[in-house]
Amino acid sequence: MIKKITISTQDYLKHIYDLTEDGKSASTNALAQKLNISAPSVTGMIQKLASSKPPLVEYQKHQGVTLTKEGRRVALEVIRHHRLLEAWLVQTLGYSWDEVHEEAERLEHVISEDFERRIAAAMGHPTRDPHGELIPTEDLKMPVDESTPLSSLRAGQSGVVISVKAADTELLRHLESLGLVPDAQIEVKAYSPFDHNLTVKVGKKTSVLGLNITSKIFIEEN
Amino acid sequence: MIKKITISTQDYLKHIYDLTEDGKSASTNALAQKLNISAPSVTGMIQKLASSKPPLVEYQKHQGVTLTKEGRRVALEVIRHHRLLEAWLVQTLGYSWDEVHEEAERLEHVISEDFERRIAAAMGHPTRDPHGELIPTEDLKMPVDESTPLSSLRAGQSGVVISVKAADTELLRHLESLGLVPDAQIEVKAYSPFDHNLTVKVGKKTSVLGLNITSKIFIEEN
DNA sequence: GTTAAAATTTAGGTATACCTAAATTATAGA
DNA sequence: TCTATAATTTAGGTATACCTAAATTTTAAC
Repeated sequence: MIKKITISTQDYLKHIYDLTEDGKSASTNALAQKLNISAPSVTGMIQKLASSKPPLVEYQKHQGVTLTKEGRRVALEVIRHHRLLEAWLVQTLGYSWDEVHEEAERLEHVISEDFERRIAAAMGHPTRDPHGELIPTEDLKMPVDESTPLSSLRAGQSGVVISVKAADTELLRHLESLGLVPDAQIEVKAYSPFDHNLTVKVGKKTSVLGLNITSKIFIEEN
Repeated sequence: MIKKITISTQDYLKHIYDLTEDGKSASTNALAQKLNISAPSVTGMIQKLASSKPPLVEYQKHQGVTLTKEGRRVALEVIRHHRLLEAWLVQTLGYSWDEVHEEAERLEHVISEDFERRIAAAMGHPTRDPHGELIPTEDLKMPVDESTPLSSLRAGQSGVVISVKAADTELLRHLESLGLVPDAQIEVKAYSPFDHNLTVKVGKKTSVLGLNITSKIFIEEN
């Protein structure tokens, strides 16, 4: 019996994808926090996802979850929807990059494949969303990302901002005001090993950024 | 306790609006058929809608339902979403008028007021959707419609097609092939009182149409 | 290697929105 | 007016996806 993939399921799979990008499994607690749902509820849901046919996640008690092939397929579908929608809200309806997340979050679950194809075509098949994040391809492969977190750079290194992994409106506005947007050229002036602060020059501005920010900005060195 | 308006509730209210446009109350069975839900389920749901705070429908056992002021407000909001979305899918993504219904049906429940405002503005605040149906205004008033069903015209009368009240893909394609789309000029050539067929000339084409079609096409006489 | 704390799961419940079968109420024809 | 049929409601259940409190397992510190 092939089951219907609910909106909840899509949300779980999307967040499990995020949490397992590093190759590790996603813990119940981390998932619960991301989804803003209690840990017991998450346990129950992942048990269901693991025993669905076909199974969408691999799960062993106390060991966290990873996606099965089928689970990953669904996750990438949702992520593709989300990122295409973000791009399209910005390009055609004048949303700013800090406003799109919430809207895309709701729309991603209800658009048809036809709709997906139409907006992708209308935008000329973009490869990145407004935050610079890679859009899974139509055949649901995630392109390889070569960028490294700004937090890994040190004084003297420079590069171009590829992506900003953040959804929070306030943070995104702040980053924009600092010029920290995709394609911005940056140069690291100093590193403080005590608090991991980086002094970064963007255009004419120089800012001192904490790890909470530098770990979310991804760079290609040059 | 002001409750959250669920997608189900929105669907009920929208269909109750449709069924009560004539001033009569909507019967449980008619609603059940429209919503494709069993009659007992509908009874249960309308009891809930009637006892919610504020009440969204007026309901008395065996007497059908009507919308309260608040219920009508919600219904018009959903209908505005639906019709704006249809217009916008046609205008900006190249959907044809027979493809938009299903997509709009899912999107109407999840778009924000911001999204609604943006697409309305992008289209120059249209007053009708691709089927010619009136779009409720931003302050949720339904404009008055002066059109009459084609089925009420008789030989010799002529007019312009204002709207087509149909969602079915097949029927819409058929009507388009006959030229029966909004703004088309038509002329009634003959009426058969036995089967209520109308012989109608549209452009160079002349078609004989049954009541099932003529009752869904709305005309302004000229 | 214990043990306290943290993480996770189990147990037991809730709300929403659907279902079928059975009972009731309304309605319309004889 | 009675009664058969149609419409509607009641009764009793299901699935999904959430919750809190309590129990269990893991982990990390000593």
